[in-house]
Amino acid sequence: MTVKVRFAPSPTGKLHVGNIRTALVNWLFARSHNGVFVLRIDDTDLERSTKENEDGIREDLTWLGLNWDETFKQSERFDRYREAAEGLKAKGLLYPCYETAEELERRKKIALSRGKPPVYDRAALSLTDADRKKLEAEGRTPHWRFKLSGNRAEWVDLVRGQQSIDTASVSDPVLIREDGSFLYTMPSVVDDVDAKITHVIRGEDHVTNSGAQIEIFLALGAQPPEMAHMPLLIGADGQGLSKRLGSLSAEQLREEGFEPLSVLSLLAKIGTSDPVEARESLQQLALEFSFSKMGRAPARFDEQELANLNAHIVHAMPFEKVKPRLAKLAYGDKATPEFWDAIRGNLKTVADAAVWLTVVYGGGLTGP
RNA sequence: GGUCCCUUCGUCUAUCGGUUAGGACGUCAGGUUUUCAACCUGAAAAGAGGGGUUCGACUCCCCUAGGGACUGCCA
Repeated sequence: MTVKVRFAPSPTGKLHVGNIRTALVNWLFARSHNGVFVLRIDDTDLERSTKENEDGIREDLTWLGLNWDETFKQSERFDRYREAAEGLKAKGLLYPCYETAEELERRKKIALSRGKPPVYDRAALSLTDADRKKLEAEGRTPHWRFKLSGNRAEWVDLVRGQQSIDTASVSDPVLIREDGSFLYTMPSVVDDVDAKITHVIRGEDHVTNSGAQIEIFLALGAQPPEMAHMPLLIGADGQGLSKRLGSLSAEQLREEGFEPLSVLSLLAKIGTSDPVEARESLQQLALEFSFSKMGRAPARFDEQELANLNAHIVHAMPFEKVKPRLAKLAYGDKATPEFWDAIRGNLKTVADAAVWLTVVYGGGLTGP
């Protein structure tokens, strides 16, 4: 069976280092198995998704060299999701709930203050037809929850090993909002089934989701794909990445002059048993890729380490390769192989060469 | 509050009960180099804490501490 994976970012923001790592690992896994890499745009949240972000994601992936074989958007497939939802309703696995967000919030706080797990109590399950009619007559429209089995969802995770999620300790996930729009949970499964995705590779923030989604796969009559949940990235200070690294976007890295391969090498190697070293190509990284090398502890992303790798790559770069790029810099057309050899050892990025070019040719040495 | 995961040099890690605890990056010192980078040689540098189990524990078990994640009508 051909390996087929997908990278499914939501265009509600820019691609940041965490996303890039997920995209990269999916890409590496696909390429190392002669598989197919799908780019899926998860834009079920029409409010927050923008065309700019979507274009940005494609642009960033292209800059990094993470080319995709197929691509589609979830917003093009709402009919298909509705169909799947009807199927679940018919099986009694998708049920209407009428609590308001405020009510749910209040109940959660009460449960928490009593030291109880804030799990949805399934009150809506015991509503009669008459109850529902009455609520709807009051002007309430339902949101729909998937009825979890209450059993343990189990799978052998490619990086975490044997996994077991107790679905009784998780709230029945809302699949359809009050306004009728879909949350990502079910569309993602429907897409994975339809696209025949063989491996779902994502961050470990999704493990609990996977428990629920495995049940949705089964409910849809499909075999769940293989799962791989990677440890998340943390900052150089050892704290969670969200705030600090969340701002470290691909766009920003590109503007700061980092080579795609230094970003890629670092993200492919941290948290693995391979030495963190720059690699000359994405193909080489694919050759060396294996889930068995991946650890289970959070991986530390250090910008200083990225700078070091980048400097290494720049220092090793032959003139022929940088010549066209130098040409775009101030006085870059005056650069010669000798000049490049003389300065490259001092550079952090290729763009830094502009400073030297300006000093040498731009009048820095031609004073009175 | 609950659930799950994690904890070896500064960093990423190896070790699947017995090792001088190994490697890589970084750091430092020499060498080479007109200089810098690169390269070569060398050095410093680690098992979170406490209990067990065992002839023997970094490795297995428990507790504590610390870190990460989830617990959304976000993805």
